[in-house]
Amino acid sequence: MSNATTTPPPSSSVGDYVKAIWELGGGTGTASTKEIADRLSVAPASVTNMLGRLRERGFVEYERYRGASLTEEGRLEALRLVRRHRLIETFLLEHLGYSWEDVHEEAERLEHAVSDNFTERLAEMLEHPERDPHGEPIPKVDGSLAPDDSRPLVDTEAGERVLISRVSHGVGGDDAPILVYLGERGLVPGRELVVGEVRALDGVVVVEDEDGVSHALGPALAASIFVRTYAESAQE
Amino acid sequence: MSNATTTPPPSSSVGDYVKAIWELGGGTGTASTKEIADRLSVAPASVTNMLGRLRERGFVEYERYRGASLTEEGRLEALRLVRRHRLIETFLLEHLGYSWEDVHEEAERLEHAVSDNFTERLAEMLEHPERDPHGEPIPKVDGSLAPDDSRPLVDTEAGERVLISRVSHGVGGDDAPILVYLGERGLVPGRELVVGEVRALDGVVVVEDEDGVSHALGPALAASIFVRTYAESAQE
DNA sequence: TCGGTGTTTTAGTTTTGGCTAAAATATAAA
DNA sequence: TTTATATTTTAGCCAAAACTAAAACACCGA
Repeated sequence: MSNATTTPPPSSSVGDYVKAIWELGGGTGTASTKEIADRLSVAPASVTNMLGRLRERGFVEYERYRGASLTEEGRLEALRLVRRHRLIETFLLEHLGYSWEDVHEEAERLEHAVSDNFTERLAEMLEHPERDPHGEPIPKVDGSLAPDDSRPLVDTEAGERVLISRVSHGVGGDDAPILVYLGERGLVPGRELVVGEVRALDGVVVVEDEDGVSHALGPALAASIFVRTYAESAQE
Repeated sequence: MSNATTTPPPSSSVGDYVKAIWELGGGTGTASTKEIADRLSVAPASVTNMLGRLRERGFVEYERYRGASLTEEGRLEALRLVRRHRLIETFLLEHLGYSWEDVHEEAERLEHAVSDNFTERLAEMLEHPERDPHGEPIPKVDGSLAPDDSRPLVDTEAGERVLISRVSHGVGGDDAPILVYLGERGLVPGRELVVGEVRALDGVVVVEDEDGVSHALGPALAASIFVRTYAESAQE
């Protein structure tokens, strides 16, 4: 009806797999059976099975023992889901008052239920955001995705002035606590930081925020924060 | 997690059946296999099958050839779905600019995907509406439902001053065109009417709206409009 | 090159919720 | 009361997507 494609709507499972493969880098490279199985909390045998199906449907290129990569069609399908997911997350956080730790799970279910029509109306209501609250770029309708110009905090040097670009929510894994911790301290996308010290020894990074507050971040935290060099650039 | 019940969430099919039975009057009376099959566009044999399952789960009382009725648990499950459905419809119409004809289908899919948490946050955002845009009462969290004090337009008499209470969207059937027609003419819940003529002969009802415009409504239209006697009552 | 370890596939089941065709039952009409 | 029609159930089947257990394969280190 309001579906962009004419073909029957892929089942939610298909979408989960395609998205997982994309997130694992299968858009450009290749994703292994085990990686996919782990990501989806599913037995490896189930993945093998599904990859066969996805190949039939033209979503992946796949030869046994060889790993899977997305076809152009699969890539677009994945990006369609990612667009939905990120728009829904934005809505949940900004309009329904969801907390960071609840948002992902809810969006994961909703992204399979909403129509393209819903998605685009939502985008309009949100005034076509370019990034979600995590700072992740939101794919456009045509499947284009803003290039990622960020690097992990550990790759910065003392004295650098940077902007938090995104906070990874290491999908699949349950690192909601990290998001909560960072959120409570205002270490969220858009925040400006000055790097104080990057200690190779124990992976601790010390930063100072806009309010002059200093934060010592251990390896796990520092790896979750992605920044880009500060410039009067387009953050929209 | 945020589910009110501790039991595993019923699959979307279970919900569809329970809701269908409720809408067919199985909350108080009984719903037949065929009625349910027609409503859900499913083969009668499938219904028989599912009714067995629903009985196991404690949602319905059912004996073969005898029709099905909801248990208290089933009734609450149905009302939970109905609450979701009507809140979602309200959101789609008021906030996403959906049209009357699109709203039902989208809500039908979404109501199975959203959590109780989502539902209640949405209710809050909508300021806890008591009725949806069709004028249907929205069940409260505890499963209570405002009594229906309305009657079909055909049961009125000439000269009566009435308020449109709700516009039935005869579920399952595709009478979206009726909703569109009425919507375009402002014949929506909350509108005040004066009954001009109720012609038993051909089922036509003539009414005059607040702007003095007269409408001649055939049987199908007149049966879709439910009204209540006008009084300075609580329409919230 | 040969093992061994870990990954992947195959084979065979399970569950859920559909389907059709045929048999059984109920209901209404004669 | 008997018969015709409509409804409901039974029986057997299918597809999707998951599972386990066992076999096949890949790759790394010696």
